[in-house]
Amino acid sequence: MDLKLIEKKWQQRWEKAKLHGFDKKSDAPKLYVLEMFSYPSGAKLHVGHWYNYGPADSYARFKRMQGYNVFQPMGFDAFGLPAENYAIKTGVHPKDSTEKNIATMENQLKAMGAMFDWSAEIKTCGEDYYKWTQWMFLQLYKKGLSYRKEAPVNWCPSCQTVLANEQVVDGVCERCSTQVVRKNLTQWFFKITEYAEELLTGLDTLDWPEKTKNMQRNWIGRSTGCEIEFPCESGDKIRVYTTRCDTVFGVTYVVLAPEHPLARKLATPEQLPAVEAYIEEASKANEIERLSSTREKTGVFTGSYAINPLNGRRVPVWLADYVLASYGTGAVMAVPAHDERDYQFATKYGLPIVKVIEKQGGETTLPFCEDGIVVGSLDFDGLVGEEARDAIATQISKLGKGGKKINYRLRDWLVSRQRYWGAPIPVIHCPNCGAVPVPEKDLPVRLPYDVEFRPDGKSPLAKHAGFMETVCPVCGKPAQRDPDTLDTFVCSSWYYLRYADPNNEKAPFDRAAADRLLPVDTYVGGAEHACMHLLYARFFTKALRDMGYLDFDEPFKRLVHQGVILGPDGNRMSKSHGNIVSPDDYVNEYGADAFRLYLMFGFSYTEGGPWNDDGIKAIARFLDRVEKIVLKIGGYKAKRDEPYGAEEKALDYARNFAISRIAKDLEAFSFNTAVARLMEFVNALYKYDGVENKNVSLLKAAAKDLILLIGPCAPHFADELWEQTGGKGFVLEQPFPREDPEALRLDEKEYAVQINSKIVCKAMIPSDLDRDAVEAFVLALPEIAARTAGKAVKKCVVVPGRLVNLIVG
RNA sequence: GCGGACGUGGCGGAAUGGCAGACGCGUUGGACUUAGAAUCCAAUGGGAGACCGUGAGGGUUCGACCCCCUCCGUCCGCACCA
Repeated sequence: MDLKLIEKKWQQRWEKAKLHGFDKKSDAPKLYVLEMFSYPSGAKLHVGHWYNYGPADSYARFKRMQGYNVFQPMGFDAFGLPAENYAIKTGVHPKDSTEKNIATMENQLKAMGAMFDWSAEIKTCGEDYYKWTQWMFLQLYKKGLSYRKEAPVNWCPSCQTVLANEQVVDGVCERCSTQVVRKNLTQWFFKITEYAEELLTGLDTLDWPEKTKNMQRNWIGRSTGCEIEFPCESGDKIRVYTTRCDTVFGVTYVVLAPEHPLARKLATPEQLPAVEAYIEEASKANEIERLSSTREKTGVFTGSYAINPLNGRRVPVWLADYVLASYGTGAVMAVPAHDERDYQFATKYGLPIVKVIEKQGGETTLPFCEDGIVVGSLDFDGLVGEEARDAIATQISKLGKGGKKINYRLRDWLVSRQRYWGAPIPVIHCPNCGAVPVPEKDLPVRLPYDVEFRPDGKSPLAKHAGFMETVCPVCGKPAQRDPDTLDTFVCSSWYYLRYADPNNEKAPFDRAAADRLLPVDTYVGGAEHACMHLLYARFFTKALRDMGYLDFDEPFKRLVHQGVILGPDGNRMSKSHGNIVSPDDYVNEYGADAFRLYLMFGFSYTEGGPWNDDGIKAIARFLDRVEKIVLKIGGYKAKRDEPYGAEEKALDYARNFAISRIAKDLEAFSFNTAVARLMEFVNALYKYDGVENKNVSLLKAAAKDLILLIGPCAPHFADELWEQTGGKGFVLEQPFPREDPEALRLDEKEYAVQINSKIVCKAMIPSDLDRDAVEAFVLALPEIAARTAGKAVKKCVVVPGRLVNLIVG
């Protein structure tokens, strides 16, 4: 069979029959199966796309055959930096290159033979989509979840532009190799931190890989601690955050982040030059350098002192960049005896070290950072760990100097990008009224085409007068648009909702349409999105719920990550390794079905692994074998239900075993074992076909099941065989075979017989024997009788259907 | 540094605490062919053998690839979060 030829034919027939869409009229249970949409940066689908979409589509097809009304849409995450960088390099406009790439990829996706519902296709760079992305921004703004603040960004002084973290390579600009500095700019943020607690607890309800849930947990980083106020002699108050308030009597100095608002103010006149210099120096270090824990700590004394509210001790106030401005209060109490970092710093600068915790039942070596017995802390001496922290926190509250506090590492989401190829931020800056949201009726704020996007120091849109100049919606006076665009992760935070109602011109989606389809039942995509897209989408869902647009809490009930297909050399595929495997070459030679089947069979789905050419040849051979035996059986004329003896029973068993296992395996995304079960079934068919006096009816029924079982995995191939053997309609419309439990019941089963846990022999034992009868049966076996003669059987373990273990003294 | 995952034949990989290595690749032998390709059949963890084998070492158990502890290696995530 020429797979390439038949694939085209079946794709056309499927399309004509509108076989693949979600059936709005059906009352079958819905199942929303979603794969992460494609990013059209390259012109072609790569192996990773096939690996994500092919097997996931087989799952979707399987569920459809099981009777679900499956919705499986596809679209394009079409805004983003790569298209813009490509434009800067080649001069091809991002819109043009993106549209061209999308057209190519659409064709390739269709050639894959996946049952995508193309009627719901979306492209995030389309006006009809980004209009609603902007709408989302406005709703978040109304709800107080979108706000503007000054924040440090990576800034290249040579290119005069903000850089994304990925564009900073080893502290320098990837384009001009200039040292990148941090600079404060006013940017838009989404208040994802408002949902930190729910984003954390909601994870418990999700059927997601534990690893991914843990990554989100760590990313959110909840910690319980205590805030404590240290009054300064200047009258200022320094609030610190600590998780170890049980060590508060060991504080020997206080440290502020260089960006702390009091940093300059607390500097005494003679210390001011040094403080200024230090702040300047710290601003030059980039984030990655600065956060490196291996770097030697630096700092400067402000000249001021603060008072420890618990013991009245006067301690010096320092600045040091090992303290982060963006976490907690941006200030810490330093306890060198019980904190690794403070210890290093105190040792370097000769600051005192005061031990206030003793190791329980052992020698205390400093720094000692575990829980222990409190000492030198007045009334609190003798308390341990949590009870000490509770008591001290209570005391701090009583003094009115702070109290218990929960903090998260999660930061608000910075969504402004000084970039062209994205959704414009729908805000107008008015000299009189300030930042004014664009009225919803004026959406979309269109992204102009004729823009100079080559970097020359300004946000590309800022140079486009026609875009920038507008009037204030509030006072009507001349005003300027916000020149920034939204992070592309904003576009992808709600696309799964738009699929439910892709052509709605009045709203991002209709509530009823969303309720009909969502949440996504099974979401399949790469693990690299664990702490970005997958977190942002959850945030959007919760925010939209609280604004009354949705009534579910989580967008993706079940999540599966496919692994990564490596090059044949075991390295990640890349141009520099020269190990890129092009799907097209293989699809052209073997067909999409063979390619998909190899991706299912050759790897453990969630693991991935190195590509191997031999594997796909084996699959081509397997398909040939299937075709041969199915067509041969299809040609048998006689209708005969006889005989039905041991050989027939074996075939029937193999058939029903395959049905039962393949259903389980596909459900679990265990594609490699599902294909293995198909192969076993084919082997059984060949074996039975070799029998002389055949039960033709049984054989034909088995061959029919084989076509249906292979249908989800090799859809074109299965439809071709289905047609050639007289099947009506499409395989996808047939119910997935159901196993006959009777056929799986065997009269006798092979047991392994052990004596003292060592296998002695195997025995066929009737299935209807009870435990004692099995023991008696085994003891009567000649090999066993000989070895147990004259010995006492102390114990007999029977695992029904599998094994007997005799413990003999 | 912290956290997680993984480690099984020559290779990809299977195994609810119960016969380790399903299925496939590769290899070897055979059949069919003038010959080869293709196909089909058989064998294939190691060892001549008793036996030994799931990274190493311990433990729990009648029984451990699977559970527990220690160590080694690989990969991934986070990385001064007080």
